Amino acid sequence: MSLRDRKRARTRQALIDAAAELFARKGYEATTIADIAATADIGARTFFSYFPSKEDLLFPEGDRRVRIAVEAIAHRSPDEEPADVLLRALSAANDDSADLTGPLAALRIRLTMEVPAVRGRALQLLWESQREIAGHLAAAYPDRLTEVSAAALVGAFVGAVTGALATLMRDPTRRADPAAIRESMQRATEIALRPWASQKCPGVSPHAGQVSYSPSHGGTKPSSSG
Amino acid sequence: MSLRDRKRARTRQALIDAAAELFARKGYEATTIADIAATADIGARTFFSYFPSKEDLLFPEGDRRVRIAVEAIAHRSPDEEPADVLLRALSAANDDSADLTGPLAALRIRLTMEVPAVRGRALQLLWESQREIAGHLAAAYPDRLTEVSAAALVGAFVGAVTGALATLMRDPTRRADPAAIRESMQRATEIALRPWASQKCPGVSPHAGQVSYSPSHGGTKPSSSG
DNA sequence: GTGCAGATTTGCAGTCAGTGCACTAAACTG
DNA sequence: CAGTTTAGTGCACTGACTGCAAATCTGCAC
Repeated sequence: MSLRDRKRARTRQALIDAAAELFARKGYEATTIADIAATADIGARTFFSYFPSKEDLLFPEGDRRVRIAVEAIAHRSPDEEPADVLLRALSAANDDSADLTGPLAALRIRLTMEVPAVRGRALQLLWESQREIAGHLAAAYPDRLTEVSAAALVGAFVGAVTGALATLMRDPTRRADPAAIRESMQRATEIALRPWASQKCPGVSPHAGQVSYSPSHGGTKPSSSG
Repeated sequence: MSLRDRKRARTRQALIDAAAELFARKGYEATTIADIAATADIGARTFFSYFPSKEDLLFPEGDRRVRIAVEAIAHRSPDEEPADVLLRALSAANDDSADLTGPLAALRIRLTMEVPAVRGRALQLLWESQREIAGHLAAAYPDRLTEVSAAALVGAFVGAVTGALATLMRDPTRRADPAAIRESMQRATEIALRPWASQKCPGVSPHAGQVSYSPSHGGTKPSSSG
């Protein structure tokens, strides 16, 4: 790694750290790009040679998980079912905790829930990920999936899991509970893929044998939506 | 309806028409809000008392479909399965063609595919719709669904259908074919909900009895994703 | 019709994200 | 060291969007 590359990586990280600190202290919208650049000690104009927008700063390595999933699809075994491959690919992407650590982790989750602009960017990235994964899955099973049915399959899975997780994250008492998160993902997976998958999701919950989506614990009373 | 309301509705429509014409002629990004306001013959500042942003102009009545779906959930019959209610609700919302007609219809679809800012807004609206519908569905079945499992169910369905439709829309030869659209929706519905639903989607395709998501016609070869 | 209250329209000035351009400075190559 | 490439920066600009305050219009009561 050349000096140039090292410097660049250092500046990039300085921007992320500066932004994390400012977002946490002043809030996302009250923090300007000029603020971030000044804190990281670079010119404001230079910010845009590191990140295309303020939102993208919150999702560095946004394509890392997609790369992992695509790789997992490529390494399928010959007799694996499409849904099983998808399950394995997305589990692998999810187990990669590279973007779940660091000063941005909790901040990203909070801002994604609270700030519309951030949520919009997150949804866009998710959408593009879905598209790419569906394309690779369809290519992997040319005689079993069309592009459309692959997109439906991936959409069902991703939609179920993100819907479940986003709802769970709104519950202050369970949002930080790894067991609750794992169980929700497991249930969402069953809802979306169970009839098609032959193997279980890694980290299976105690309710593995239960097919119904009836609640097994007293969930919080629905408050409709605010 | 008072004079005031009539005037306001007229101005609102004039803005939509002006924007549709300008977007079609000059493109979305090349059209400024000042352009739109000038064409509709109002002050630029006034634009923002009609629409909160340029993107929202493309989605007037964005909550209409949600209202229809929520109403359908409210009018469930006592013995209806949750998935059946969801299916009926979303079919009803989809059959409502109020926002599928007018000068904005085709334009909205094209711009949603082509312009990132528009796609971002569309995804946000979709996300909020999902949330609201899931909340009502969970409230309708307090002892069978938690908020989380309802969100997973809705997410699976919406994710499958939007994934399928978005992919279909990228195929120039089939994007305008109502039969292809209906079939894709039917297949996506089966992938997402089949094990849970007891009744079929209205407007069922000829393949109703077929469970596999294997292609029945030679789909276009996947080109991965650009 | 007169007049008041509330809503609408509008201009103005300002903030902020983001871009194109031209120029300087630094790092790599031989 | 000389030449090439790439990064950093200031400047001027566009365009979305906001707050404010003045002007205008509508609804309604009298």
